[in-house]
Amino acid sequence: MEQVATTSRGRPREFDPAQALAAALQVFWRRGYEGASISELTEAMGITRPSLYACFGNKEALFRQALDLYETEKLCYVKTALEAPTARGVAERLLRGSLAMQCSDSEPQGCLGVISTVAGVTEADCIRDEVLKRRASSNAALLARFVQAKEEGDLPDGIEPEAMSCYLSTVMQGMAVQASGGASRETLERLVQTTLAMWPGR
Amino acid sequence: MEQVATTSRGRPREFDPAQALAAALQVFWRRGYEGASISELTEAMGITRPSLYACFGNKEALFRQALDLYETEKLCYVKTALEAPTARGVAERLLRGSLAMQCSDSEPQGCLGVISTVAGVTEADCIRDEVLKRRASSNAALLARFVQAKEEGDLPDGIEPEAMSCYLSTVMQGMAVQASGGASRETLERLVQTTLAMWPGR
DNA sequence: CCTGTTCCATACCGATCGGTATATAGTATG
DNA sequence: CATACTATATACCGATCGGTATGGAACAGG
Repeated sequence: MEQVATTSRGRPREFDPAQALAAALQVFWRRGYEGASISELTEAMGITRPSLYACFGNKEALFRQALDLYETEKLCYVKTALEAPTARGVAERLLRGSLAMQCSDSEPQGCLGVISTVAGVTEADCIRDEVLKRRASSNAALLARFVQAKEEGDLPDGIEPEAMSCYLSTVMQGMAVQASGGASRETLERLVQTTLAMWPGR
Repeated sequence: MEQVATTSRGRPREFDPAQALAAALQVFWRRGYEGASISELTEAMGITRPSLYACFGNKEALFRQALDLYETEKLCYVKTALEAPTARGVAERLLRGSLAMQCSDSEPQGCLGVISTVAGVTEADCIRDEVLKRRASSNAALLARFVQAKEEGDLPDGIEPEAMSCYLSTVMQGMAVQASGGASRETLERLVQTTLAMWPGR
């Protein structure tokens, strides 16, 4: 339950929770929620099983904390992307951002969110719902940005913001599938270029 | 190992292998390879555990046979789609075909191939490789069709067949992710329209 | 009928799953 | 030092995993 000690009492822990959480994120990212076993997690985190449960609660709670870390550290490009001056700029930044993240040499390929939602989980559909909820809020932000773009005349007639945001999300999710399947960086770069080449206007 | 008896001898089996395999496909489709347990499979197939192993070999062999069935029964629209007269027609048939399949009320949502490749499998990366191999051959067929389209002047200058086939595959995989996440038929129909609206030419 | 063969039913195998009980080690306060 | 408290280490829990051994049931050919 991880209560914060006002003044430290008892034996101090020998590991850095933030560092351990980062290691857990890597495992979840590679294996998915169900594919990541507690044994693999503890080994990667460099801690023992009881330490994991004492510090992070249980597997599900650990995953949620890993999701938080993923959003704040790996999906931060989304926030800056939405600040681009044009709809096309938003799309370009989003596509290039996810490209950069999913092609990192030091990290797993693919998107944790996609990985966590496609497998038709058995016990853990609450995990799926959690990820879907976060995705929905992200989509809502993108939609709001495209509604603004529409008002600014930044999207052509006959193309609605809802359609555009859904389309762009879909392409990025498809990119994640490609990356999970081992697509090369060159392939994904070409994919970004193709998508941008089809983008209306400019 | 399922050796075909020249003349039937011994006790005849009490179930229809084709029907059982169809039931197994539904389970794999819903749960993914690792998520589908033998117990869930046998229950859905209406047979006992030893019957499954006697008739289909083991879980991996069963999955491959389910994959075969999936390709021949569920992905048959790909073949006819490639026969469309124009590149745009190919895209439209592919998109509408995958839309129809992934929105069926009687079957799981999403694409079995996508489901089987995104989760970073532990033991079963040979399963992943198998699916990736089949996907690659499908992509190759699409590419060949777009190379032909290019020769016929059916793709605009500056857009290569490789880029186009990869792009279209990506959109369809993204659609599968959306469907897995519970996207409505209306949402996916709008997505198809948007994609076609952005398609070059016409 | 008897024998051979194949299928079904039940129970079981070792391994691994997520999670925990227990005992010991290390720190702060008194 | 003694006490209170917390972290670590080890061993363990019941449940489930994929896969199988065993024994009886149902058919064929003789």
